[in-house]
Amino acid sequence: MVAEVIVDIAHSDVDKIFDYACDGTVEAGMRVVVPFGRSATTGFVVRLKETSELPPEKLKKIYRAEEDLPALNSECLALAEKLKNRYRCPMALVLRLFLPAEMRTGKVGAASRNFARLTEEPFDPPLRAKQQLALIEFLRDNREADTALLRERFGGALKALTDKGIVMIEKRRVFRDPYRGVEGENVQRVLTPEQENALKIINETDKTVTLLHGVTGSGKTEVYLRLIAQQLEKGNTAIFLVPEISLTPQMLSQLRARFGSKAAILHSGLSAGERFDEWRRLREGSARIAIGARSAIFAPVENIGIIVIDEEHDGSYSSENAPRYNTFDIAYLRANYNRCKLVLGSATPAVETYKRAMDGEFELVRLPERINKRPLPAVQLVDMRREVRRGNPSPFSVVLREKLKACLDSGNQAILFLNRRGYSQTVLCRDCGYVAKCEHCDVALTYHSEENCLKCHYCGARYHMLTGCPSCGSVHIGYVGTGTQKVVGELKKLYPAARILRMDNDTTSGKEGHYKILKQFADRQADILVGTQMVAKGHDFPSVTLVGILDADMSLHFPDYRSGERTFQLVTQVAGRSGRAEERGEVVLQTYEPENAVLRFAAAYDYEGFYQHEIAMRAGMFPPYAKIVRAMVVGEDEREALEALKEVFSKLEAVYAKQPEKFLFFNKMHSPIKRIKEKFRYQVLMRITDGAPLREIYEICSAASYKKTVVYVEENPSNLS
DNA sequence: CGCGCGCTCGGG
DNA sequence: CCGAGCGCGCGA
Repeated sequence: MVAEVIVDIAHSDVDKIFDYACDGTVEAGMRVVVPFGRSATTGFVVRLKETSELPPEKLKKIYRAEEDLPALNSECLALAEKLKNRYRCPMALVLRLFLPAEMRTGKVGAASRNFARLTEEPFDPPLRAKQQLALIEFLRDNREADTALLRERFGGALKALTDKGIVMIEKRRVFRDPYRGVEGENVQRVLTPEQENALKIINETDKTVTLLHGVTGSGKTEVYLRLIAQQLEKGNTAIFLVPEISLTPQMLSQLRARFGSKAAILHSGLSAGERFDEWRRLREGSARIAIGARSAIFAPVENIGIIVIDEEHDGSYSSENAPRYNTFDIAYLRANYNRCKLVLGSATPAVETYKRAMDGEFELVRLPERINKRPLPAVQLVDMRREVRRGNPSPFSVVLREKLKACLDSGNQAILFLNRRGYSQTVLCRDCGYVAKCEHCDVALTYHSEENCLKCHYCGARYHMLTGCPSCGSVHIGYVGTGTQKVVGELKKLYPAARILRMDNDTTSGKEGHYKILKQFADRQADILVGTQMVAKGHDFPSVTLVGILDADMSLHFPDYRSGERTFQLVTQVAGRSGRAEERGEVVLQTYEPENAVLRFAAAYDYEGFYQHEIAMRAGMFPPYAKIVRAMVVGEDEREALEALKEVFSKLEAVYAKQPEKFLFFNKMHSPIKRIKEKFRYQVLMRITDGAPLREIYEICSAASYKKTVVYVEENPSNLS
């Protein structure tokens, strides 16, 4: 037999099929070790065939298979082929998506542990040692037990008994279980008629994709879990995707209680070994639901019965590095391959998604009311311009201060949200306007009062605080912007008795960092939580009755076609944090632009109105009517990067010249941030319509990589920096 | 990607 | 004339 092998080296030079001789034990999808060049490499068998085009003496033999079970099933192989063509990147890079990273580095293998069990051996003479008798008793009750546990409980008794032959020890493979000891109560809620209806429609529609549009607290999750349970009963598998941030401990225990070991939960908190074992449980079929963030869409499950993407609008579903895939696209391919349903859920769907539902391409189901008809919190828009005119320069309006006081007095908790993006504290010279910038990144530095230093939020570099202006020598150095630190400082002055927690990128170091802060807040160790975006997402704080959004406009004026959409989503999400228990919540939305349509729609929870407004604004210019495509040229050597830009631009220009009507915009320029981490950034920016030669654009860019310059394509990038 | 080959340039 | 350096092409 001959195996077609893709070597696991992500480089376009070796991105081709190599033929190897193999025996009958090798299967398609297996990872194998092969001789390559003058050394050995791992590779993937993508296909088996009888004969090779090459003369037999050129064929070398596969050394061995890495695993007995092929890492990739036939669906994954077919999918990989499609993705490679779609994104024009090396096949090895695509294949890697399908396995946990630790599997490739070879650092993790199957784990095993020793178990002790009683033998039939009679004990003679009768035992008198108390510990040994207790151990025997324990094994009679439990049949077998982990030797580590026995040693801990019964000390040397274990060794004594094994020496006598009364106890035998057996080594067995085990799966590392990351959720050992996680117990949750399985709350099987009775479905509301609306939820029943949603289930029915999703099951009966002949459309592959259903958008489940339900307000916060309308019980979308219960619908997903029912859909998944239905498929499990039929013997099928399921994939359940959530934004990484939503995999909270509560969520994990709920899933665990509902599905037990049938669920494999993949998240960033797992150790390498745990992740590997969860993956293997899915591959072997002992786990049949894959739950996780973006990358879980590549889970090695077969016979998929349903795929769910929760918080469909979330930005984390687009990959930030090559291949820059979009999770929906992959999910759609897998749903079609498996002939199963794909459910997208959101309280604030992406405008593009909603349009496809309106156009009839997707089924649309609404859950317009919260469970037990609890009202959504009332949102009050506050005009900050009037506050300034009234002589109130603080970040808090009079209304917010009053409500905050009332909230604290009644013993409830409050959350203050502030949009850090593009509005953190920056240092500038009041005389000449000099702004402190990072040496490597060409972005303004952010002032951190705790360490009294300046930091770059793109590369993390630290700088001494300025004592004078490096440009004009003036000592009038001032700050602009409001950061979380400043807000906390002001709050302490206003409410000296209140306990305040701060949550942002600086206070949430480490993977578990933000859970710690959220837990503290949930345990009522603080009265006010001040934070950035990250306070917005999916956590239940029953005692929170007030949410303040300090600077609602900041994200509105971000130079991005999606800024309206983002703002609507953000306001809705943050507002959803208020009043989750008995008391009705309140939201204070501070803005310098209270007449802004997006804010008005958000304050009224009017998604439909927002959508109509937004889609009218985008007509003929932006997604979903046009696609924004950016070819990024990034390189350390400015001259080389410019060279690459020139080449890419002229080739793309030729494509543009052939069909100019397909392009709404076409130009080359500096990227808005000219340099990040010592690398110069240029771009060719395009807005294209349906039928534009996207394939060719990818082709040109992937072919144009120089020694030290990379060229890549982004579609509808979420961030144009 | 990692390697060896061969071409080129500079030193002696 | 010879050795170091780099660009190129190969690997089955």
